[in-house]
Amino acid sequence: METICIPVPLAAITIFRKKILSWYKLHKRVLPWRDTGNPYHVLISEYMLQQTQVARVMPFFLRWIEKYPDLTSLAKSKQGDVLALWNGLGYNSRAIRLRESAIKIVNGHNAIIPSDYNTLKKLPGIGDYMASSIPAFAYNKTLPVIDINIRRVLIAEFQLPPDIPNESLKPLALSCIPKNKSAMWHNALMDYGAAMAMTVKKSIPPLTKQSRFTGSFRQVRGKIIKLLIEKGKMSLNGLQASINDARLEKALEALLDEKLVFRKGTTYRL
DNA sequence: CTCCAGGCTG
DNA sequence: CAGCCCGGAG
Repeated sequence: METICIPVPLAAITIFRKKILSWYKLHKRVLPWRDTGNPYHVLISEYMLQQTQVARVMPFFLRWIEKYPDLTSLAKSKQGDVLALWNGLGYNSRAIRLRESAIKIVNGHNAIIPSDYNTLKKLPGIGDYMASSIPAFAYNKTLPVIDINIRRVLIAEFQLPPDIPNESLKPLALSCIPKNKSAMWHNALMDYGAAMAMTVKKSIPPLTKQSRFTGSFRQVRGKIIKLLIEKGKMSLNGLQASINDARLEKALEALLDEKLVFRKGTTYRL
């Protein structure tokens, strides 16, 4: 794995740490999944926070831990109930994958959320970011966590090219982590990054671009899920009457393929 | 229009 | 690699 070597003087890192930590002392966000010492809370929040702002996640998270207070209760849940509770957050596949992960962790890991990158990476819906963030936030493990916030903070602080790959950022990110303070440090970086001026954010765009939502295929999918939650189950005719869109049947087919929706005789349900 | 504690599939 | 997955706020 080839990575660009970034020469950064130790003194610069010391200054950087002080800047971030003193800022954090004044502007720390109080979030319900922080400092609870509960890895399950971290797991739930990280799934919910994928491409979704903190403010939007908050009420969903609180509702979630009320209904599914621990991993075991989630592992015993019905998929339809999980989708209904998730509805409104977006990217419904995350809910399916979260539930699948809960089942796998209960059955294969004694209901203990794994603390190492490689084990986590194998779970559905957990990629490079989450395989790092869970060890860091839930177990205070020292490893680089790079989301869009931290990425921008590092690029801005050390004057790096805006399109630098995350892999090239990792050695620097690792060397910045204060000893035994991984969880706090990454929380601080994220709060700092989230608070950065929009002009700075726009000057360091994400590595990938989102496709439009309005008029998109997935907008139709979202409507189908919402209707099935409301009505319990619906026929194709019923769906067509409620959703006047030429792409309805194809959207339904895709949802069936992904097992977000099931066909029961002549009706569809979650 | 763009943003967001990303990840999966082809 | 590109394209796709949801949805509300700025």
